[in-house]
Amino acid sequence: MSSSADHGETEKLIERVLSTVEAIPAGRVRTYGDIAATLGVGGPRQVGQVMSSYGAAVAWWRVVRADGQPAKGHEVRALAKLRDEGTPLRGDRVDLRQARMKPSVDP
DNA sequence: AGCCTGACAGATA
DNA sequence: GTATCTGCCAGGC
Repeated sequence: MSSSADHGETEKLIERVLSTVEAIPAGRVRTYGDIAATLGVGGPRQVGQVMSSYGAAVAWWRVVRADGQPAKGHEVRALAKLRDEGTPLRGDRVDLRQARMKPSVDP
């Protein structure tokens, strides 16, 4: 199944990304690349694209870049939330040493 | 059809 | 430690 006429593929990805973000517990974060790798689709940019359009429905502040810095244009807002949830921060960056959630094995 | 942009990542200087 | 370039993937013009 699924050959041409795939009109639900993108929507599926959106729900998958949002679901993964929702699975992140407070005080913990995941990077765009890790989420993309866990989903096994596209890349970190696709995750960011979904977040930019539908991320408002989930805890977008728990998704940060590989260097621990929150999304561009949302650093302040994200840091406020992360700090409020007790996320281990290191200046204006997240301490991925502790906050980074390990990828779940599922395949 | 081609070109640019983007809530990214990794490598190099 | 920061600054810059290239690479990857998809969408918009």
